[in-house]
Amino acid sequence: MPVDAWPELLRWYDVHARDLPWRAKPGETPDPYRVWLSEVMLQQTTVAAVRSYFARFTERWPTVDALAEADEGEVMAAWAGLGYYARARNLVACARAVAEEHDGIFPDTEEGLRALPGIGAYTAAAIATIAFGRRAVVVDANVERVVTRLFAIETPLAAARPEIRARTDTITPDDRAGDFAQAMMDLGATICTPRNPACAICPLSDICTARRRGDPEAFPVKAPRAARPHRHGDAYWVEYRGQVLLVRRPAKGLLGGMLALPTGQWTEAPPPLSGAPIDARWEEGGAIEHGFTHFTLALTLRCAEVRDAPVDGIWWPADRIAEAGLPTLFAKLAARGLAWREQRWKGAA
DNA sequence: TATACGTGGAG
DNA sequence: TCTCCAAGTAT
Repeated sequence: MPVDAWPELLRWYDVHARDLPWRAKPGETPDPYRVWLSEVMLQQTTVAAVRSYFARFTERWPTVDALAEADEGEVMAAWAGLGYYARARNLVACARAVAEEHDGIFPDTEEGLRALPGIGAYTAAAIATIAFGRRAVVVDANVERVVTRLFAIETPLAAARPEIRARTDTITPDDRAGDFAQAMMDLGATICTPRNPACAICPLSDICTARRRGDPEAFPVKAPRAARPHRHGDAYWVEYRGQVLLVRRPAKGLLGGMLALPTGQWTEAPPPLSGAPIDARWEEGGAIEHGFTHFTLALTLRCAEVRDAPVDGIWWPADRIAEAGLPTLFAKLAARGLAWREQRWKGAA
């Protein structure tokens, strides 16, 4: 067991803390709304990806009450491109719960926070300690990496979590617990990185077991991951008087609650024209590849212009499709649709 | 406990 | 090109 890690770590943090827009500067009081919003955005998402979204959200919805009153579809559209869209739905649900059940004041305990939509063990602990100064054991992927290295924990990750949590508890101080948590995460993000960790400049190198053993990259130990299956399918670009047919995807499941182009089934073998939303003479408008966490997808875009009364759905001006708030997969396809459209104009001229 | 759930950047 | 990975949560 290493000596206490926190004095060295906090000294390092005082000098090297990252300057992040959601972080209160020394002497400032943290805003729980901004802490919460940033923590949700940062779930499985890089700081670089979050920055612009955080700026737009706080500009447009400066308080939890403002967000609680927002139209859910507009929030989903504003989240488009950030991924894991259940977060956006839970964001609205959480804001409304805080506004309506807590008078617009975030609970200041882990237990109270944990009861809100989209707030799990990590986020509850992070908000409780960063926004409210409570001592909490904060364990994210950074902390898992730092702690498994510090103690050379050989157990593979899922099974190691109780031990990681217990070890983190032993090194978490009573004072400045929020700074300690953020310092651990900054350390993991900038020094104790997954590959090529910068042990030479690490404030904890003297007490790090993996460093002493010379194999920090061996931690954390992870189980081998299964191969991602590959799926195929069709998507449809239907135009009617300059407008494109969009659908709202079901609330749950992949890209749940997001606007999208109509699609057919996604299967292991390429299915010809499944799920066309309307009867039309389809022209091929190109294809895209897209990688999800658990499978890759090849979609072929089928394009047509219809002159009859259109089917029910959301008809969006084609030349303003970029403003619809499509998730990245469909934004890629929409770019192909616009190209198809341009090509037709040229052909007609 | 295991799986579903996005995306873009790094090496 | 391709694999890994990022301030996880819900079920």
